[in-house]
This record gives sequence, C-alpha cells and structure tokens, in this order.
Amino acid sequence: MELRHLRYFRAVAEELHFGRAARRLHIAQPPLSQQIRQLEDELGVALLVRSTRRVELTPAGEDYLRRVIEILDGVDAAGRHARRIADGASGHLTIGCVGSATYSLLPRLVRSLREELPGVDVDLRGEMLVPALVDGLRSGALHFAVLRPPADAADLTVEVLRAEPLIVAVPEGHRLAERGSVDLAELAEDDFVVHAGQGRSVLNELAVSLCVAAGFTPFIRHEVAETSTLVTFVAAGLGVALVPEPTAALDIAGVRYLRLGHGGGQLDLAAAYLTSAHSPLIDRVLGLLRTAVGD
Amino acid sequence: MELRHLRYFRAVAEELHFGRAARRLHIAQPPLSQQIRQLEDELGVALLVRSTRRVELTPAGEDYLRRVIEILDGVDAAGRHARRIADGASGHLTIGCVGSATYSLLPRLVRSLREELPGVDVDLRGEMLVPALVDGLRSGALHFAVLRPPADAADLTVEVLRAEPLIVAVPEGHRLAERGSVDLAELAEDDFVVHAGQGRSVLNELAVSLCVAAGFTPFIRHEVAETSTLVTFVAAGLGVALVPEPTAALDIAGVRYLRLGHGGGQLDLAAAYLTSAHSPLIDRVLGLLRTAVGD
DNA sequence: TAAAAATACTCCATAGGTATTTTAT
DNA sequence: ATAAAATACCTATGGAGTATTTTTA
Repeated sequence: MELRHLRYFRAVAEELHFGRAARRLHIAQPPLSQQIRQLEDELGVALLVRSTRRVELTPAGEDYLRRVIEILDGVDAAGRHARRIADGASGHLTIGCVGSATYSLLPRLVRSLREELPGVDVDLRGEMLVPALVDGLRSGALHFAVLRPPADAADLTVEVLRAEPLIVAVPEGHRLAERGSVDLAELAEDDFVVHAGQGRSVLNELAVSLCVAAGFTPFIRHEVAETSTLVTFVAAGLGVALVPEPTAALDIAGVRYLRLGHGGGQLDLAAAYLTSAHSPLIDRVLGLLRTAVGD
Repeated sequence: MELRHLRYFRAVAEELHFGRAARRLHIAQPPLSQQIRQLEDELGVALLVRSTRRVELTPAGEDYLRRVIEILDGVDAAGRHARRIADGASGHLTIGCVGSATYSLLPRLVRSLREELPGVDVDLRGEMLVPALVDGLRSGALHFAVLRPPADAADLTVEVLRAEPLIVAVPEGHRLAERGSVDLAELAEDDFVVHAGQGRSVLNELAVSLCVAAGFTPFIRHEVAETSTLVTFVAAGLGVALVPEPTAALDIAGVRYLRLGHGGGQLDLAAAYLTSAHSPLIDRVLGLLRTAVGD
C-alpha cells in the first residue's frame, strides 16, 4: 500500500464518483478504478459499493475515510514541522546562563525570543557556574550557554560577546562606599566573598590573580553558589566581592558598586554550544543574543 | 511522496545505518540512499547527517521520525479497524424496539451483544410504536428495529421472529380478574385502553378487528403512547387492554393478565432493517436476536 | 439507452538491482 | 586500509493511458 492509494481513495470517497475523482486527481478513470480495487484487495475489505449509477461508502469505508484524512493531513503536517525546525523557527532549547548575565542579558534575550521565534519553546537555567554549564552542554542537558570562556573547550564553539569590566561590591557602611572608584590594592585588608567551586570558577581565578598582581592575597571569608547570594552576603557586611559590571543590575539594598581604577580587569562574556550539536536554531538564537548584547 | 519513503526513512532512522536498514527492508543499499535523498529533496529538509562512519538524525529528522512512526501505525490501525467493521465485530448500531419487547427480549439481546460483540457500541430506544420505528429506519436514525410486521415495507427486510398470542390485561378488582382465561366476547361492555396513533398501531388494528369478529366494537376510553403507561392505566382501573404475551413481564401491581380463549389472536414479532443498509453487523445482531428469541 | 464503472492492452517512468567510485576514519 | 555511502548505469515491474465492454437505472 502506498499514499497514492489513500489519496485516490479519499478523492473517490469525497466525490462519490470515479470519473470526477479521476479528473480531480489528473489521471484517467481506469487506473483509478484499478488502484481502488488494489487497496480493497490488500485490506480485504469492501470500502465502496459501486453501481454504474451510484457510488457509496460501506460502514468500513466511512471509518477508513476518516482515518485516511487524518493520515494524509498528518503527512503534510510532518513535512511542515520538519521544515520549521530545519530553519530554526520551531523546536526546543535549553539555555544555561552564568549569574552575572541572569539579571540583564537573559531577560532581554528571552523577550526577543518570544517575539522573533514564537514557535520555539525555551527552558532557562540562570545562576550557573561555568563548569556546570560546560558539563551541561556536554551531557546534552543544555543546548546553549552564556558563560565566561572556559579553558578546556575543544569540543565547544565559543563566541565572545563582549568584555565586561570588573567592579567591586561593598556594603553600605564600608569605608570606601562613598567613593566612585577605587584601586584594587586598597582592598588588601578586606574579607572577600567568592563563588564556591574550589577555584574552578573563571571569575574566582581572575579575581585572585588580579589581587596577587596588586600585591596581596585576598582573604576569602565566605564561599557561595549563586551571584544573588554573593551580593546578599556583601549587603550583610560579610565582605567585599569582585563581580562583572552587569551584576550591578542586581540592585540589592545595602550594597554599593564601585568602579576599579588601578589593578582592575575585565572578563569576557561568551556564548557557547557543542560544535557537534550546531543547528539553525542555535544560529538564530546566537543572532538574537548579539543584538541583545548591543542594546 | 509515498509511504515507501516513510517506511524507508523509519528503517534508516532506527538503524542509523543505510546498509542494515536496506537489509531489514529486503532491498539493496543504493536504491535506499536514492529514496531517502528523494524524500529530503521533496521536503526541502535535511533529515539525516551522513558520514561514511556515522549516520545521525538532524533535529528536524528526529521530529519527523516521531511523526512518521505515528503515521505508519495509523495506516495499520486504519486497516485493522476497517476489517473489524467489515466483519461486524466493531461499529455503531442504533436499535429501536416496540414496547412489548422492551422488557424481556431487549435485555437478553443487549446481554448477548455485550458478550459476543464487545467492540460494537449500541444505542437503544425502547417503547416505540411501529410507524415511528419504520420512519426511524428510513431516516437513518435507526439501523435495526424489533417491531410488528408493517404493511408498507417494500424497502425493508423483515424477518418474523415468532408469533406472540394476545392476552388481556385487567385491573385487580375486575369481575373476570380471578379467571385464568376469558373469551374476547366477554369484554364487550368494558372500556379499552389502547396505544395512541390514530389506529396506525399494528396492535390497535388487530385488537379492533378481533373485537369486531367477536361481535362488538370496543369502547376506547384512553389512548397512551407507551406500553408501560398503558399497563399503568389498566392497573388504575381505567379499562382493560389487549397486549402481546411478553408484556406480562411488566409486572405492575394491580394488574392481572388473562389468556384469551375464543376470539383470541396472535401478533408476529419481527426484526427489520433497511435493505439498502444491510451490513455484516446487522447479520450478526440478527443472529443474536434469533438465539435470544429461542431462549 | 445513456452514463459510468470495469476490462483489455499497451507503454514508459521509475523502483530496484549490479558494479563502481568516493569519502572519512 | 577499510567500511560505508554515493554515483552510474541497467532492467523490469507496474502505474497510467487509450479503446472497448459491461452494467443498471
């Protein structure tokens, strides 16, 4: 049996007339009769009752017609869906994101995804550390990540979106809190709050090396998992923290953000995906992300 | 596009190997590659990523595979269902029934339908008069009827199931209530309760002609639509009624059923269906009904 | 008897086969 | 070097066409 048989049967069942059905199908009447006969033989079921004056559906034929219409519509729909997925207009995507991008960049990305690709359904995971993001991409749990460029990324395609200067978060009562800008060396005596993860956090590594370059080793007092927690700890007066500039979007009471003068650094923000899982959808998301960064 | 393309795609997508898929399909590998290529060209979508060492599905291909499996399963299911309907093991049936068969024959028929043809779903309408049953068959509202053989039945196939003797229903206080059997002539002075319908009821016609043959014209006091109402009216002392014997199954308090001696008659009970709507299912129901009558 | 489906036959498009080449590991 | 997919080419099945017959309302 082939779709041809189903298409032909549908035409005859809807026209209830072999001649008209054949015209509608752009074939001659005899081959149409043949194909319908074949279909009935293969099913072992009479679908139509013919006389020269009237063609009627049997009860089995009526049921079969309903199902055939569903099948033929299903075939069309399958093609349409495949095409939508192929050009990235439809599909499913899980996006992971580091903490500092969670509060400014991610909402902008989501808004433009909703507008530009309404057929795509997106799962989001914010507040993740870089090693977890890389693991997520490799395990297939994430399709796309916004992160700090990691060292071991041979199987990933990483595109730097922009460089973000580091700033300092200090509690409101801090001796430097009213300054607009400080040098890193001025923080030599302060307690530091950093991300947990045995130094595997890209931000931690940069922060420590900057401090060393500024002539001191930071005294790490607390380790936390999320950026929001980190800022809350600073607000509570438990120490200071070096964070990328967009973290300032996290406007928590009791925290002041200061620019860094001498000894400051910057950290790249990048998009990454598993090279082997590259897809049109990822390209379109990457395009939207570039725009979101530009805004 | 033909089902062949979908079957072949399914095989390749499940095997992820053109050679194995071709073996599973009992064809050679090159024509399989060709057909898959055709499918992709027609859809305008890459479904598979091939290298000589590995075949993988694209995201569009994964979605398409899911839908293709549904379609192919749907094609099989459609054939199975059509076959079930064609041999009467499945389908839908509306059965109409005269009042006197509603209380004994119809329940037995329904029980055996449930047992023998569980795939058939049945709608029942009991307590109908013969003209309404015939109209129902002709309009398509009923597929099958249990009735008294009507006069104008050229387009119906009518099969007599059995002859049912008429009996008399009298109220408990009636002067003849304690007799086992009466002659029709003894009811010459009684009020009669009959079915409504301007004499078009087959039972009414027989009853009147029997009375006339017994030498009197029945005095019709009440006309009712349902047999159950008719018996209730008799129980209430509003008159007597001639009813077919199975009506006695309707055991209402205050009613006595008496056999008829001289002047009695009998009424055929029959099954009927529209000859043009004859189907295997109707044959099977008719078979069950014959058994139910025999019990 | 006239309209429509079925049958008889013919033809060619194409599915599928065989042999070979290309390609990626 | 080798396994596997793609390409080239050929064969033959069967889908579709034309002409005709059969059927029934």
